[in-house]
Amino acid sequence: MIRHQQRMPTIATVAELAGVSRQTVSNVVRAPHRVSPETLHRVQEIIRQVDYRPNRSAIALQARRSGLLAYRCHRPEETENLVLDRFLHDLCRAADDHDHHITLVSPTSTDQEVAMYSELYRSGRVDGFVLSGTHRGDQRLTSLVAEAIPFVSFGRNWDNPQASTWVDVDGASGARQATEHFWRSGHRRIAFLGWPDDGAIGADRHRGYIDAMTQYRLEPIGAFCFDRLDAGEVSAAELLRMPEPPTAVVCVSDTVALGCAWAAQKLGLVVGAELAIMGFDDSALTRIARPSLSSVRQPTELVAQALMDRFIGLQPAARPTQTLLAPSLVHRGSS
Amino acid sequence: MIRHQQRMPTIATVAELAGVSRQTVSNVVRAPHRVSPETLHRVQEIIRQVDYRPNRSAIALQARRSGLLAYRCHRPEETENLVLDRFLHDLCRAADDHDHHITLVSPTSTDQEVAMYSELYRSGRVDGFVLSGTHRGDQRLTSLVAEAIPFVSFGRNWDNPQASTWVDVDGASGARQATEHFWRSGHRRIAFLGWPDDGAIGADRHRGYIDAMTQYRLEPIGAFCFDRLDAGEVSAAELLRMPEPPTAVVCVSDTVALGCAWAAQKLGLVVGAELAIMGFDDSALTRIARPSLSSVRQPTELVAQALMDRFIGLQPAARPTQTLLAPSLVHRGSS
DNA sequence: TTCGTTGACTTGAACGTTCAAATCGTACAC
DNA sequence: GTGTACGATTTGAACGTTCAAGTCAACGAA
Repeated sequence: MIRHQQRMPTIATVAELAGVSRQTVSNVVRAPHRVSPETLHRVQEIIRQVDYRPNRSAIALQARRSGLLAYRCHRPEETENLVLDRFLHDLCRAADDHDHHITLVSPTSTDQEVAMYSELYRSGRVDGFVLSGTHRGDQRLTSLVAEAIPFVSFGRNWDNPQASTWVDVDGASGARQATEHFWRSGHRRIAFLGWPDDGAIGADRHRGYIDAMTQYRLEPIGAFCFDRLDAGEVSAAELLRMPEPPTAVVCVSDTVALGCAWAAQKLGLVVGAELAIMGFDDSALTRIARPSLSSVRQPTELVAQALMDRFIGLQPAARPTQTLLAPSLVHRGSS
Repeated sequence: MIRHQQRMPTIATVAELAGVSRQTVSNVVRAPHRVSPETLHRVQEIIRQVDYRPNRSAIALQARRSGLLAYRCHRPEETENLVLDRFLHDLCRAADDHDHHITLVSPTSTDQEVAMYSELYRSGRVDGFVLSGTHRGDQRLTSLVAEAIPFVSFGRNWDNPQASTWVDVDGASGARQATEHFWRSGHRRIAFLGWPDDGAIGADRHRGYIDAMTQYRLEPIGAFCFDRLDAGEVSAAELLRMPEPPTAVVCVSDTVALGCAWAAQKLGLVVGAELAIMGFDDSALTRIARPSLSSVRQPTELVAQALMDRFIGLQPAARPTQTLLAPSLVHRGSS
């Protein structure tokens, strides 16, 4: 194996050229106030000339911190990845803002994932982890907590909320906002097209819908299906063929919302005018539908920033923190 | 800032417990053949007991190699990201196989991107770069070559093919295969729905179609539009309303292919039976269309593996290598 | 004068690993 | 018996940084 990296200037190079000690150069870079003005200027000039950059590996070794967080690269087949795509991008930005970087892993199983995490952490390659897509019975959460490995998650710790630090989006709030919006637009037969109860994300969103309907003293109308276009289309068709069909549908995802739009069009309904539809996640799918779908948008940028803040602030002894962020409605043609 | 990482066992810990020197422990891990069987066994036992893992930062410092490659996290809005998603995943896997990791950056401009690359490389944070989505006049290629920074790219060096190491997919071959497939299925009026000539990817794919049509002595039929669903639909409608409309369409992307399918359906044509359509990239869009779209699939896994192989093999003095991989057809309902 | 304080800077050690050279038996050929 | 070659292991230095403790001169107060 060949060494690519040619010899770079080190702190010693700069020190010699400037006629000062290594420590003074270090101070110029990290604590300029400790250095006299003229020395400061002289050293900075040399640094500029030789284009010196502190070596990250050496810093990492000395500080016992790599400035790296690992994140699991989601499989391209997963349905949720359209939100996670955006999240990953925002996470990189947020990490950058904190002088950190995100490094990817792609384990083939949950067991391997947990083993990888332990390995990565114990070898000092990363300082900790960012998880996403947490679920009930998530092995990763329990393992990382048990091994006292630092991590934060986008998504609740469903089994034991207090046990770890997380940031999540309030799905109930999103569904409630959508329902309220329809109510204020004059709709009175508002349906919910959801996932079969998983006790987690889907149930959370459903609850927001139920809350709003209860508040307005309206009768809930629900249908439930898996997160696939065809399944959404079938379930939506059932809703729309009821004796008194809904005039608005709050959907648990953009996928089933698009299926719903197709079902409506097949039945000759004009989406937007005759049937209002609200998707969830504001994914690329919203722009595939015509008219384009309104959707509940998760503030992934805020989530990413909050996660990085929380991670930097993590302290071994302190109690974990939990954060819920509210989503917002993005209005398009379908509502 | 708090140190998360508790004190881990080091090579010195193991050495002391096993009653040998540090170097012997190092040899046990990296060159077991140099150690006598009984010592080997004793040291390995201790390593297992204390769960020792070599510290990556120390190794990186000593070896002047971080084992990290940087990759630009694509913006979620970009149209091409559906292929790149798959590629990123494959790249992680390939990196893993070579005991490397991928770390992400998300610059806001090309200038910043190039500056970041220089910074990351000179500070020893990464060993090099993987680029994707190269194009004519790509500033990144020229800069990295000029600064002698190691990198490989998924996508040709369009301006100066010999100047850098890359792996790309033979778009011409893909379009040719699609055209040949239609010809063998009995089609004689085969159209191409492409992008306005960009001198690069789109032109490459178009060339493959032209080659095949020339070989079969058929008259090329072409329409060109931007990579958007609505644009594809409009252009496809023009093709289909011709006096002697095509019976098969080779598309430059899944996006325009889906637009084409919509146009066909609006005109009452049964996609698959009355009009055959071939997309390009085998993205998630293919499964949104009904019937689902046949598509030319880029072998991203092979690309990723080839890129990692090439990167590991990069040598400062050696001449860069270029690799073209052939895509393959994925047959679904639309053909 | 003496002594403590302060500011600017230097020195030696440490972080955890590997490289290169040295040491020490032990076996083998002559 | 002597040289020597080899295998197993150890030692000291190096990678590039920062920390903790030091030096040294200048200054002000007692």
